[in-house]
Amino acid sequence: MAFVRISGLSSEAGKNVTVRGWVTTVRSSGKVAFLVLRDGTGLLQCVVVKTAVSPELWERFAQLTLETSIAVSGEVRADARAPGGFELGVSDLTIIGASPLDYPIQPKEHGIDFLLDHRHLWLRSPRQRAIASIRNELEQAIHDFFYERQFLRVDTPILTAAIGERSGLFSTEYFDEGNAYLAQTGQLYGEAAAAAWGKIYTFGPTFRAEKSKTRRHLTEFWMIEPEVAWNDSNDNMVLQEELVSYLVRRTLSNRRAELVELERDLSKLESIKPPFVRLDYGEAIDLLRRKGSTTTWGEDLGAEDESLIVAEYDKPVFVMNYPKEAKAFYMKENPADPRTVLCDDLLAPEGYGEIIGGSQREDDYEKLRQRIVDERLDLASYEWYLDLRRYGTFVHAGFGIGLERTIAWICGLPHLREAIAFPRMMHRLKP
RNA sequence: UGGGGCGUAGCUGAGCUGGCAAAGCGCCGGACUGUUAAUCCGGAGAUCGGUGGUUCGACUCCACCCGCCCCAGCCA
Repeated sequence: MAFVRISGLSSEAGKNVTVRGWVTTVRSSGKVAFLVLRDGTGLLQCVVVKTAVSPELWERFAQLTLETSIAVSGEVRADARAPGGFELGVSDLTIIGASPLDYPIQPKEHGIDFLLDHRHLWLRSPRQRAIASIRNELEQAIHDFFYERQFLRVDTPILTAAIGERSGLFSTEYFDEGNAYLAQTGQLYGEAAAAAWGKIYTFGPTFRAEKSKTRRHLTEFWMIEPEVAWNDSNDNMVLQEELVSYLVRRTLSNRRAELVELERDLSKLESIKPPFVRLDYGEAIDLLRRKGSTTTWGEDLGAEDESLIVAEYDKPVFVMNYPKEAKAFYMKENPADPRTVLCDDLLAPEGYGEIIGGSQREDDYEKLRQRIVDERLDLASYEWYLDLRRYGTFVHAGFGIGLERTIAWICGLPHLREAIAFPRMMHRLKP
């Protein structure tokens, strides 16, 4: 008898098949009993009728515990009473791996600490399956988006010397070379690759040792960083809104069932289409002051400010051209207002905050060198980066999109920790 | 790192001004031939996060410690 995956059962109606999986729930009504089997591709209701099977099989069925792995054989039949419309009439059952009675996760409410301690088992729930499935769809969609536009994917190093962002670094000994640091960004390498190959993107993990304990932060998260030669800041934002719109559209069309499983309000996603709102930093400050914020020109925007801005619109909002002091050294000075740099943050709707940070890069050798000195960074570490301006400098721009933040927004998750299989946070290294 | 909160059965979670530690889920036993987190009846299961203190008496009040959650900053 052929082994079949649950997702493929609809074409097997009327046939005898064997399905392998894990016991998810068991219910008994005396002489008829039900079990729901999970195999990762779907859920299947299996029915055992006492008078139709041997006493041994009935007894074996009665012994089943949650999460026992089994093989069940029987006839597939359409039945409106079964979830999914199909069920299996059990004629045989083999226990593959027993599961003791203390399986910790039950079909009921649990606290978050308990669930995270049992993350390896929590992944078996329908909700986590739905999130993982949407994550997979988004990763594939990102690759497709860039592939169709002839971008080269570049894998940048995870072990680096100290370069990139200013915030907390994870370090480890590296032979005789002193300390190595886990990458916080692949951007600077991406710029080198853009000068070589024109249009590139990175897709990889990044690490921040910030002592952040919020629902918007992980210490290890995945980031996608396109870098495009000859794009200016405006081209950069157009690329961002095209990407984000594509990701939402594709999830809506390919993963609608999973969004429904997560009880996502689909109408909020349907309205995500270009163009997005563009607010100059100065305009954003004016808007905030009208709404009672005390943030003044020159300060970075706080989480509360972002929520105030986003509440005005039903699609993502670009906040552009921040004051130089609030942003990183590599961002290009704004010719129209040298107090500011040519950059943008993309704020997701519904309070999900910044999902993208992007900028046109400083392409003037002297200005870039001076910014490195002003920020008191180690100039020697950046000599190779300055070479990109020394040997044929070029207008270019790029951005970083946080994968988990994007997933959390599209799925409507309250916290980033569910957006990745094994989240790494300040107080969590296991499992 | 700062501010706020929480810690009671395997899980979730009541316990208010100190006086024999609720309940639901899960588990065990029983009933039930179509259940959807089945239902009904019965049962077992708790040194109340830890250490001290106050008190005739502490889950409850106080101090310290440990762990976690939320918010802020930093950022994606």
